[in-house]
Amino acid sequence: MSAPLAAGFFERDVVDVARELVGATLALGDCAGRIVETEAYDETEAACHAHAGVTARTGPLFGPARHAYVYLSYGIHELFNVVTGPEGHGAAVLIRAIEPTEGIELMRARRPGRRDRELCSGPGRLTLALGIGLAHNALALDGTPGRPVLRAGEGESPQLLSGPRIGITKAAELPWRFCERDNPWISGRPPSGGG
DNA sequence: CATGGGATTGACT
DNA sequence: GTCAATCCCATGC
Repeated sequence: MSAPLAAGFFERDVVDVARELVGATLALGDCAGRIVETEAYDETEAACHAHAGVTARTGPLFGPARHAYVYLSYGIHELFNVVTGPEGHGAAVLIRAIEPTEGIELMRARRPGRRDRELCSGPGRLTLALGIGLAHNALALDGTPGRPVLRAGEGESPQLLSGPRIGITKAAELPWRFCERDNPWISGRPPSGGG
């Protein structure tokens, strides 16, 4: 098992981090998966929560890189992000889909009645499958047991597709969604643009 | 202080 | 395809 991705990996431009996180591993406890879809959010564009400045909700976005930002979407779904860039700059990568690699039986138990493809193909789905929740918000993702952790992928870098982010109305023109090409575990339809 | 809108999902027509 | 669930917070009066 490789070491957790270093804090320095995340202390860079959020778009670069989002692109390079495809193919990495996200794990919590006995469950893990290969990241196959991400999106970048930055305070300089209106779709990012950090665009409106520091609030009680968005505080973690402006904190240290490699910390978690977990928030409640539509009052129901808990969405998991990793904070990027220098402290004081609000930016994060949203993890939108993973391909289950470990603990799939526990994932099935957590999401009864779902097909395997529906376990982790969506930002609100993968948090349920892995057991990520608001309790993990603002925590450092440094490998501490009981917290989510990100590890480098193995082998060659995956081929990427990029396109507009999903489910937003502002700054919808930015091609900041990244998916692994030909991977069936992504959410929704694959984007049409190259990496 | 009242209102409206989400970085979504799943059930239903 | 359509739509409700449910809550934080930004916006406007």
